[in-house]
Amino acid sequence: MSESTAVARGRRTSRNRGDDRERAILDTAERLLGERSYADVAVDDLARGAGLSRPTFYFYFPSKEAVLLALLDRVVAEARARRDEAVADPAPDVEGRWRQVIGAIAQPFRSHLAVTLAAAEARATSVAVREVWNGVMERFVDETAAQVEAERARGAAPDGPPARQLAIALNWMNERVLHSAFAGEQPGLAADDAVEVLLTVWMRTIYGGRLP
Amino acid sequence: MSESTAVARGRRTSRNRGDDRERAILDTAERLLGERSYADVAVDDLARGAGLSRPTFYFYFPSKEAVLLALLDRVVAEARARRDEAVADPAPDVEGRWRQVIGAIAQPFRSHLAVTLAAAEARATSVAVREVWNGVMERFVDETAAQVEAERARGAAPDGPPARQLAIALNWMNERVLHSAFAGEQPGLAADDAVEVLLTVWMRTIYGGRLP
DNA sequence: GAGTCTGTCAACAGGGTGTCGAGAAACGGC
DNA sequence: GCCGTTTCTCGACACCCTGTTGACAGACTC
Repeated sequence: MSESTAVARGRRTSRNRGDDRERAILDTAERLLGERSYADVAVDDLARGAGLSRPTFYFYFPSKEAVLLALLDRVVAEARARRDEAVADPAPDVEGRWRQVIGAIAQPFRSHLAVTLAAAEARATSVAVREVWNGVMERFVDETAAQVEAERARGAAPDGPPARQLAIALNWMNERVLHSAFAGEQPGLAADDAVEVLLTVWMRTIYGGRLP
Repeated sequence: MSESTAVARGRRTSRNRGDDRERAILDTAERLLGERSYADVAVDDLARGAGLSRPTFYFYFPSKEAVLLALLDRVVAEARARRDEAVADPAPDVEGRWRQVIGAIAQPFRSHLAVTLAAAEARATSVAVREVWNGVMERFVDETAAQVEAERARGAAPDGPPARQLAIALNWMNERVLHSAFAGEQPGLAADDAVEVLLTVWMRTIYGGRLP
């Protein structure tokens, strides 16, 4: 639904103006979300910021929510790409491989903090945002569960509750802990400590055997 | 209009009428939050439901948020009480004790589902709700950290990351996993499975030693 | 140079919040 | 029993926000 832009030199401006406006709205949104909360950014702010009137905004996007979804899509795509990169170039040790995956997913959300926090906020009220978000989580859960099962199959990890159940708990933990760390909430971990602490919980949960 | 109050002759009625109205608003709120989301309940709905006009609502509560906070306080108080009960009457085995605590905290939030989900929704935009919520979490984190340190001191649990960091990760995990379970989100655990799965992660994280 | 897209926006309709000030109702003193 | 004070009630208002409508302007198309 993009990529076909940059149509060389000439006068094929027909779509350019519209694309520029669209990009201006997205840029304005990401900038304003860095300054205040999603709820405090009105459609009028996005329009004005992009040099448009409010009704004109609606020519480009059906709602403020749609702008956020567009921004979120980019971050999600990046997180998936980073994760795939990490998996494609695995560390030699088991712990290092899990660290790679957790860190790779966290990184894009951290570097697009404004979008991440806005999405978390909007998820509370927007069905569409929630669906996108849960879709992302679903995929990470699936992949985690498959990895855990593989580790069990090769005898590296002990049995226990269904791998999928552990994967659900661990992935939601990451989401919540990273959110509170990024948002600077209390109680919360320092953003720089978070991955290591999460990794400890993952390692002990996946590989820790029976208890005393 | 209805109820007619008919409080008979308890003479110190001075505050009764007001208290009744207040309770009617709280009851209406909890009922409506069982039917639709916090955002979809307007102040007018609360007022009408309690047999009042909208401006009169503001005589009793400064905002819709204040109503939610009042409801939330009750649930939080119950969770704290249940937790204290559980601690006061400990199971004989270690795992049983942790199960008691996790289950005791979860139970009131589950039985007041409407308030729990509304608070989670409102937390995204309301500073006051977030503060209450994080205050609750802070206390659970403190208590968890102290327990973990006690287990380490008596040699039952191995060393590792600071107890407080683990406590933060584990408590946020519980919050998020229980929320998704209660809300029926996907991916999510069945509400009846959640405590056992969480318990597994806690046990392995707290007592699981070094890894392969 | 007429027709048709792509943009553009003033004005409107509708729904929400919170406030103000004029009162009605209940009570307590006398 | 009447009277002032406190408690309670609500119509009307001021605001802010969303999303739509309809008239209209510029550019490219043939």
